Amino acid sequence: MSGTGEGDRTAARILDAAVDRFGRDGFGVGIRAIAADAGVSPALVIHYFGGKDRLRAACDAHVLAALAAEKHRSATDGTAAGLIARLAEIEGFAPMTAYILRSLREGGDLARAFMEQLIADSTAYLEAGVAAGVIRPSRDPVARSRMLSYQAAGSMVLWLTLHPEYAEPDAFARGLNAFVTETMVPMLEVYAEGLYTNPALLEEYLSQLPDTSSSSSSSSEAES
Amino acid sequence: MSGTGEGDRTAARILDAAVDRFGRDGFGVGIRAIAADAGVSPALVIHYFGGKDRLRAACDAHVLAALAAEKHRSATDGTAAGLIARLAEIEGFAPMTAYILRSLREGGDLARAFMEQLIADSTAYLEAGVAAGVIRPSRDPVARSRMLSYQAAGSMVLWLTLHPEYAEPDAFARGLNAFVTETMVPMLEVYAEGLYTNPALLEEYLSQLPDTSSSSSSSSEAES
DNA sequence: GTACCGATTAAACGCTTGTTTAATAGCGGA
DNA sequence: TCCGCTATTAAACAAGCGTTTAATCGGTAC
Repeated sequence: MSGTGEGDRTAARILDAAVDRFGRDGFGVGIRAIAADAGVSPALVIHYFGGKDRLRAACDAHVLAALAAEKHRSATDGTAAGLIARLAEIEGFAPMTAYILRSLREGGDLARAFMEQLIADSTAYLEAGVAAGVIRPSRDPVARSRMLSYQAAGSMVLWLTLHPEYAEPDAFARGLNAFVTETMVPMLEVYAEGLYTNPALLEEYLSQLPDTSSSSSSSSEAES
Repeated sequence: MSGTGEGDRTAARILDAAVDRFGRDGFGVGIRAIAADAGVSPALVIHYFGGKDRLRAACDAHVLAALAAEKHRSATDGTAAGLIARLAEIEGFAPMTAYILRSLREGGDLARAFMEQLIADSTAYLEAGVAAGVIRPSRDPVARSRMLSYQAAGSMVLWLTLHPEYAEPDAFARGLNAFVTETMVPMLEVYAEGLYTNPALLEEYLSQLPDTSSSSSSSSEAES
């Protein structure tokens, strides 16, 4: 019968090595390096996964599945840095976290899927905050959570890109901690008190737009 | 005498081709592609610049010099998207803009220099806004402008990474326009009205920090 | 005239890349 | 015992990489 043979464990080891290497060195890394990490020959990598492109696709699927499984374990707090930091602290999740961050830098399907999920979580989190009375309601809640998600994830990725001393997956926890320490106070300040003294600036901008009634979430839905 | 010979114009053509190719395809692109774009042989590229690494360093210096020259022409508005969008619209600056964005994605010295400059501009701009009474004062103005610069640049870079249909330098203007259109309203909303209903959240966080008096800008100055 | 010099290139070198080919070893079933 | 299947690999392949070597032009100075 098709019982789990010896090769399945080897394939899993190759997949783990691929996620780790891709996350550390980017998707330009060679198959030979991945094979060496997994303790197998380069040919075996291709034998199991069919090629480099399909190996990356398998990594995408693997990380995405692990992400979905982790999501069931505990509710997210809706922020990108919070989610990433929590993932990085989970035993054995650091390589996957690095893989996600690498995908956000180089682009690809996993990055888009991750952002969509982050935006969805953030939307639900903010909505709950609005219902609880701690978050201000928005004229366009989805657009706001999109913007906040892009800002949170983008600033974190950019900060880590410019601070390569935190590149190793072991240093992620420290790097994210440093990033949060550096940005938390001004972020809370802006979110708690605003940035402009005159709220009328927003109204002015809105009044000069062509139409403000039916363009609620058209821009975010028209891009898929 | 050492008048500008024929080779200087050729070297400039190679440099322009390198900036364009690096910006379009990333720093992994081959020297042969750059040489073909410039209409010369690969060996001539190395003859003039000494190797791929030094060619990229020359590109960095070239873009940085052009950026400094452009800075003298008109004052910036202090925002990342505003600066990039204005650069992209200048005749012939689109390839350099792409080069900057590519550097922000892959890291390197130019990316760090660009962010430092952006933060400096943003700090001055916000300070002027505070003096004029339209921007709220901050407990740590530099940290706030750092955070806002990272959020603005990071969200833009991430958005463009996930929307590869705007990858060509010709499409930059449209892409940045789409990004601004998508994020401007919720951004103004948060900046004008805040995100939290209760400003005391910030005070609570500040009071639980070890010390809030002398840690003003230590984190941002300790990283150079 | 000829010796030199910068511009330029074709060709090759050594290396790495992703992938293929062919082979070896081990094991379960007929 | 032989067949077939899976796991696995060494070796080769073709292509691409950055770079080097050696050569060819076209001036310009002496």
